[in-house]
Amino acid sequence: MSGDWQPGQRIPVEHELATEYRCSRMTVNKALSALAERGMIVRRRKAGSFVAAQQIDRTVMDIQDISTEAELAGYQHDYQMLMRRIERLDASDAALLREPAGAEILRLQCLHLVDGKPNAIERRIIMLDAVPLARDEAFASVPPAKWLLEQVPWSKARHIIRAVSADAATARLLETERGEACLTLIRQTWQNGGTVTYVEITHPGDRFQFAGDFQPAEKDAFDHTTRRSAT
Amino acid sequence: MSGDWQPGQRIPVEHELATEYRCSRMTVNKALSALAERGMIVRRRKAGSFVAAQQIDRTVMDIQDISTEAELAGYQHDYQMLMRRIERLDASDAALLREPAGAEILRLQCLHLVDGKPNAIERRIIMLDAVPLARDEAFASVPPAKWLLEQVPWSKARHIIRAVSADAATARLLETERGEACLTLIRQTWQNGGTVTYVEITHPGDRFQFAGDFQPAEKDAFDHTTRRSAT
DNA sequence: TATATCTATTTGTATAGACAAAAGCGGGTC
DNA sequence: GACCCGCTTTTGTCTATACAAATAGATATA
Repeated sequence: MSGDWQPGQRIPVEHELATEYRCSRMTVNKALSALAERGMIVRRRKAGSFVAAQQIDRTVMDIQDISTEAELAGYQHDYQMLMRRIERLDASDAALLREPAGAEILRLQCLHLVDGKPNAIERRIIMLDAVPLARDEAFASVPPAKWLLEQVPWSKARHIIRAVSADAATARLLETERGEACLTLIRQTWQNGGTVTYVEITHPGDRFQFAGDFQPAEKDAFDHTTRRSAT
Repeated sequence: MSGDWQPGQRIPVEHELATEYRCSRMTVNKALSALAERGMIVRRRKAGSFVAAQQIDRTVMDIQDISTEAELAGYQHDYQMLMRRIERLDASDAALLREPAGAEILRLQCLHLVDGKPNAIERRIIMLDAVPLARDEAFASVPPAKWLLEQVPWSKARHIIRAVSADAATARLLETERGEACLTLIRQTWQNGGTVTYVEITHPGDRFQFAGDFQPAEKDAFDHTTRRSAT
């Protein structure tokens, strides 16, 4: 516990730390790289390593496919295809996805049931350019998430979690009240810079939540107490 | 692209991969360790490395302190202390926190304003055993999250994100409608196995969301296409 | 059969050395 | 001033080697 590190403060160079702690530079490098990956320090060649300015609380959330999740919890998962339509991307969706309007898409809507009870509505857009095989796929037995997973690897994903009030259609499908608080997970996945799919999954708020853990894992590298945000 | 990996399938041992790809075992080890850290494979000494069973979509969410978040976005942050009371942990909260009932706690409730508008209600429990200094702190100028951060390092955190409908009191404070969908972030932090603090932060759903990114970063180690869940 | 012990395999981690890549810095030129 | 060039520092990464730690599987023992 040799004290706190102020944001922006420079950390001694690897070589110095190595001699100070009687270990090889590789070992120091590994430790500092781990800290950098966690966002606690920032490293720049020639400039050096610095305590990160915004000390952020990085939480790892395990966000799963509904069917997998149900399976793991030992529940039965089922789903119904409510809509399946080939369209062209309209202006508003194009802006949302940041893809050119007019691109051919497959628009899906389906209802997921866990243990026989409605658990989520999935509204999905699949870019047919990126996944041409989807054009002829009915998704009769395999849910779209699973099917896509087997067809297309993705290289980047972005998630957004929102609270929304159930509109009339959503409430009816999820067998809940209109205006009920729902948790919507929005996920967009990319491959080679192009969108593969965009999906909004809406869960009834009283039957769903997201959980995530964080532990530093690094064994207090170099005996310093590192600061963290948001307690 | 030598094909997919089936969950549970065994990966050749480091030594074999090293000779196959003409690199040192250290390099292989680093690559596989990175995959293991991402949860894509599971490694066990003597047994070997295996493709992870539940292929989970790990998303890193940066969950920040409200005041920090507002600052970063260039907004003005303010807050009002609504309640500050020393109590003893009752049975229901004890069960929630998994701490023994009767422990002395400081219960806080405050309202956060961003750019003058109500943005969140913070309901917090601070364990006075873990943070004795909190007993005499009025939190007049420094918000509890920031103050705690400076006082107590934590070693483990758990987050839960839920959608809830605003009750009458919440709606009034957040200047929104009763029943409005809200996003609640629950965070519990520990130090040495004991709870430091437990907090519920409720945001109006129309003014808040959580976002998280994921990219594999590993440059497709060993030319295999790894599977990932939930597209 | 159940249990303890040994052994070989596999991962985990540390080390010293080497070179590559990025980038800050200064000096020179215009 | 701006711009270019090369020097040097610092991080990034790989290699070969070595040993430690865990443990699956085989063997011995009760």
